[in-house]
Amino acid sequence: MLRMSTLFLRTLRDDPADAEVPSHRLLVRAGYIRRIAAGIYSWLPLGVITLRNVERIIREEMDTAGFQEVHFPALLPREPYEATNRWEEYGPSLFRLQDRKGGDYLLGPTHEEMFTLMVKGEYSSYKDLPLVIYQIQNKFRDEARPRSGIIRGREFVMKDSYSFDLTDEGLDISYQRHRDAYISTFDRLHLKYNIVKAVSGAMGGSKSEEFLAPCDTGEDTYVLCPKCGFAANVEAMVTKVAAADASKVPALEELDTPNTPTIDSLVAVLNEKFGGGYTGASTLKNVMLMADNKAISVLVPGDREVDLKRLQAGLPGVEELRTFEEADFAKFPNLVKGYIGPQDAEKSGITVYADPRVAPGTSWVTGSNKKNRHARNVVNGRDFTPFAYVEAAEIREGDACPECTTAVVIDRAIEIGHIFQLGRKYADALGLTVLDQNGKSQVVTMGSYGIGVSRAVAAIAEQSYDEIGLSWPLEIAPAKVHIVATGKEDLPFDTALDIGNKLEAAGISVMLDDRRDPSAGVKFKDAELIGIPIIMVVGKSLADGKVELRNRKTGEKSEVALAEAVNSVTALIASLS
RNA sequence: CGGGGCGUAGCGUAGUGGCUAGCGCGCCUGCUUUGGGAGCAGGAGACCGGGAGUUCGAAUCUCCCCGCCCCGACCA
Repeated sequence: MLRMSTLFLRTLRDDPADAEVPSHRLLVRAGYIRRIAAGIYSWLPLGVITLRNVERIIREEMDTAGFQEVHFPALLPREPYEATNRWEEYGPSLFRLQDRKGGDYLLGPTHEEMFTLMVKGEYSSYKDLPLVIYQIQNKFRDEARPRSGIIRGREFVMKDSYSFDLTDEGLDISYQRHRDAYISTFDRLHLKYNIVKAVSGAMGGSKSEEFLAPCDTGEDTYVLCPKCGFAANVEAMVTKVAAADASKVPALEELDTPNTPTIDSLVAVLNEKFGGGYTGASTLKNVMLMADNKAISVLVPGDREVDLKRLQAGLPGVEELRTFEEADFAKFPNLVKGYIGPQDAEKSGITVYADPRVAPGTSWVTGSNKKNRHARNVVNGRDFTPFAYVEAAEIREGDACPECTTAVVIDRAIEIGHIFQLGRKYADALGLTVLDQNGKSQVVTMGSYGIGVSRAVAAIAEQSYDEIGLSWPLEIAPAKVHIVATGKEDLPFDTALDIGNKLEAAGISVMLDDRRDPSAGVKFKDAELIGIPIIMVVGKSLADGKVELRNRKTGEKSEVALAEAVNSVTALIASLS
């Protein structure tokens, strides 16, 4: 039983000045966590219990799924990360340090290498596969900008699992098993979430999905279809535009368009010239970019910006992508800034990519590569041909769902889980092979699956607080019942302790506010701030042989006979679970 | 890393050159109080982020450094 008279806890009356998002503000105020440095937090008793509850649920679900727990050190030698090139690739986000002999070490940001090597050390036959192992452990990433309390920290708790299979089909099965396990895990954590298609990014591999918990303070933006449920990371959103019939479009016509280097100015001139009907969407924007120091042009409708993250996701292998600077324009004198068109880009040695919105057969107004000249009726496939199509334009609310064409909504969320098929990248780099049925050596294929454990605590808080404090789901809260004893006599305190003991004997965890000094009001405020789902008040109504039960979330109150206190709590718990 | 804001007691803050750095919360002692962050009285707690400088005098002005928060870039 947690007894507040001795519990190591101090709640704060004022919001901490350095906390803005609700989870951070309330977890600090209610005495769960304290900041140590940017993105680094200590956990006080209430916080530790809550974090352990989340861990326990995750661990139970992983074990139920048949995954086996292992544990690695956080302090790791350089060599394995050298083998996969990540000692370099991870850049400044990696915490590096040296031992007394000058040897290089790191604090693990993620453990693909270690897991791969562990399996390599133990297994060498296809008969041992499939295998799934996991750990719950602290990760270290020197984030450029830690933020939002424990939502994005530099040290955080993560559950990471890895699957090992001989075949791609096996990997699909392992992936699906993990997906199922995550669904039951997040359901038990009482998190609202969407499973969202993601791009695999730098980790390589084919299939990838994120579990996103919607909340206003989330840092991930994703697209959701309200009709068919399609959900995708902005990077993974695809655009479907059918090819147009351009057979009736008149021939390309060059126009005098002085002083129209911007889309807005061009549209104004067009409407003046041709009596209206033109919008930014009628024009074709040629955005010049440097992709690993190679000049490319990307075509998007004039009313849309290029989303560099989306574009980069669609250009595998490209590491540095940036827009043209003055110096770059100087290298391509054929490019007339403000009047660029795709018609003779090839002559300039520029590779042209088009967003799918610039579909074959569509007709556009665009630059004609001459100062103060544009062209209309410029048809894709007739007057220019893109080298390739790539998702480049920004996504907007109202864009068509790729599955059912319904207008999508854009929402914010916290990424609480990520599952993806790694493939053979790490096994290849570290030489993880097994012998197959024919005695032939085969590289193992892997999957990687992560849950942000400490982040999940924040995400749950973000989804369940109100204006007076936290409000945890039953299984997450530091206790199931918070008994508040009030008054100055011994009776309510003795009675409260007695009920507490009975509840604990019945397997129901209890926090007891047995402080004698604070007034009832202080205790009520603290109880509401701390957020245990059931609050029992033992005080005034004791004179009538009753205690009061309150539902923290709904605010409902009821009085029950003292003799029925334990049964009533049991019933209330049953109704809450 | 770019832009913005900030740093005074455990927490929230006042104090733009001049007396012993002020207030609220919290903490300690006593008395009164005890169902919605009680009252009175007394008390402890601050090298004002650090360093250098300007000045008769610096929390306050200048420079450098450090740290924190927010927006953006970044984020397996």
